[in-house]
Amino acid sequence: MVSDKVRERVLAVVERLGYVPDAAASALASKRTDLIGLLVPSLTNNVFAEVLRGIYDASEDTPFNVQIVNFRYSPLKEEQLIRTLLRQKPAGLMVTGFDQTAEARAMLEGADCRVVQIMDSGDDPVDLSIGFSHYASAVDATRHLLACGYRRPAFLGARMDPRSQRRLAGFTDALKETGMFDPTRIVTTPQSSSIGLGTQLFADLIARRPDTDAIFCNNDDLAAGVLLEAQRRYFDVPGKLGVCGFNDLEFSRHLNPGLTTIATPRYDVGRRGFEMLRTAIDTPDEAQGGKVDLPAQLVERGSTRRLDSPSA
Amino acid sequence: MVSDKVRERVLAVVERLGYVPDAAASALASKRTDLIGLLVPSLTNNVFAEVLRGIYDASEDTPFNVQIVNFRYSPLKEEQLIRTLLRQKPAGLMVTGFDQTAEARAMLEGADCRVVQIMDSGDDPVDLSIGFSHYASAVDATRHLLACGYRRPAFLGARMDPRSQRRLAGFTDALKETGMFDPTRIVTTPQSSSIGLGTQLFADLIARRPDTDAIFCNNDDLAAGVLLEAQRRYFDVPGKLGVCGFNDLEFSRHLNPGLTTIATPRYDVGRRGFEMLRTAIDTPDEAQGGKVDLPAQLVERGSTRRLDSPSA
DNA sequence: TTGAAAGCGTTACCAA
DNA sequence: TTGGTAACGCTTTCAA
Repeated sequence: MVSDKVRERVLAVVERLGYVPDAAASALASKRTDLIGLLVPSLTNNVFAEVLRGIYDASEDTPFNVQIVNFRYSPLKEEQLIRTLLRQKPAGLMVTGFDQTAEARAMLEGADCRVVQIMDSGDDPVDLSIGFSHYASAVDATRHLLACGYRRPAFLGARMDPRSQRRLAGFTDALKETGMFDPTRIVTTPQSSSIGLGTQLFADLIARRPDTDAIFCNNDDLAAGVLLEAQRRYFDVPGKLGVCGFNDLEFSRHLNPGLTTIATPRYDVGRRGFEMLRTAIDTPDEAQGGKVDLPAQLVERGSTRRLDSPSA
Repeated sequence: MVSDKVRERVLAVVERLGYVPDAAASALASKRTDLIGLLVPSLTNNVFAEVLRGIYDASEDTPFNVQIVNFRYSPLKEEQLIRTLLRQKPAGLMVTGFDQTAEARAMLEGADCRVVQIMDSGDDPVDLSIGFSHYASAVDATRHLLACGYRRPAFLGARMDPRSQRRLAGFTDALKETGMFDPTRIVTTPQSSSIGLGTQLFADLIARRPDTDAIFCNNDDLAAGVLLEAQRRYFDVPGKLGVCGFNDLEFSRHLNPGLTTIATPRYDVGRRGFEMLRTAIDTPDEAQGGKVDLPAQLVERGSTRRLDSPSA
């Protein structure tokens, strides 16, 4: 709304003085920011890399800036980080899962910005949500092992955050249905997941229950450890041991044999999660939330196979 | 500086009203923020996960908040993000490498906050720097292949950002020294690194130069692809083909055979980089920068071996 | 220890 | 179109 000559003159001075507008002053005066806060439990974890990719792709040409904060699977840290983010009056918040502390949940509900919960499926979102069912996916994976003819499946889990717990519940329930549940084949640890941990847990399990004929792993890292250690021990996979992972990370298809796993829609969660949030921010009138459930697909690869005669 | 009774009364009201201090107003009034901006080229890349772990460990009990932004290997995006970060008047900035655009470099030099450049070693840091030499590490890796007796080594590289270019230069120079340089054994692509890409590039290379007897890969992802594909093709690794990676990611030690690679000090870069920055912020009087070069170690595993009789 | 008041650098609004 | 002037919600300083 200024004449060209004035604009030119101003721009010249801006250049000469190296002027940069002050974000704090701008935020204070306008009562708005371009900040989208993103809370993730881990960045070491390959799982979130894809989610981030989706978010970046979606946010590329928007006026928003995504600020990632990592609460390292600590609910208290998460609570504290939500508080810090809220001080900045973000335009929106993306949080991982449904398992915040009561205090954190209250802050999210009271926040005067839109909130989207990602990576899980829950009954009662704070506002928006997009994710997939860890429980149902684990049921699918377990039923697949049974359909292949494996009869003594085990569960390997690390860290056991709430989503991992739901996967274990899915495994357990699917087995109980058929009367094949054996709690002594469940191995979990609070340590954080890694390939190395997978090899260890596998060694422990096999030493203790050598007749185990299938393993559902909490995630692909663990499963890769199992597969690689099985290879070193000349185990016949999938003939004598079926292995199924969770997530479908990039390496999973390249292992020998390829890893059967649950392909979780991480990219879409990130991309569509951001888009939902953006839409909600842009149309504040329609204040109602929205809950999106994405499918997670079982991908059958060489680490499981229909056995001709069940090993039972 | 208030009496207990007043403090109590205030805190009660704070609680009742759900008061949260406004970060923008605070920043504006105090002319300070608790923000440390961290610019990384990728988060998909496992490489930065360790750096982040180091930074988080170092920042845990400090008043600072680390804000990660991802410029996706785009120097222009990096420049733009530096500008956005600077608007926020950060307490400090951590940037990846030495290869910013001239404009970006100028902004960093003009910034009225401390800056640390991480992950590389360069002559002329903006302020602080901590990293390791990609060139020297690649020379080490290449010499190791030669010392093993491999005589026709190839280079596989993806994305080829500036640090990858320096690795290629190290490879090239180490070979030229011994008169063994063969440019037709260099395969690079602008695509981003992945295990799948490693298998592809390996297939291309072997089809074109079947007598190749060693491969130095730009990073462990590519190397893992080579190893896994070599396994499928029943290549004798390390007997007929030596493979060396770069970075020493977690999976590398667990592959069969284990991957010989350069262990880069990523955790330390993150941890010490943050500490250097913090120290510099706290003692503004000593305005001089500091340059730290960390060693990167060759880790010999099963994918290379001293050959009894060189294959030449 | 408390209270009052003057900025901080923008945005938003109104009058010219 | 332009210029002027209140906010915005803190921190800082100074006086009481």
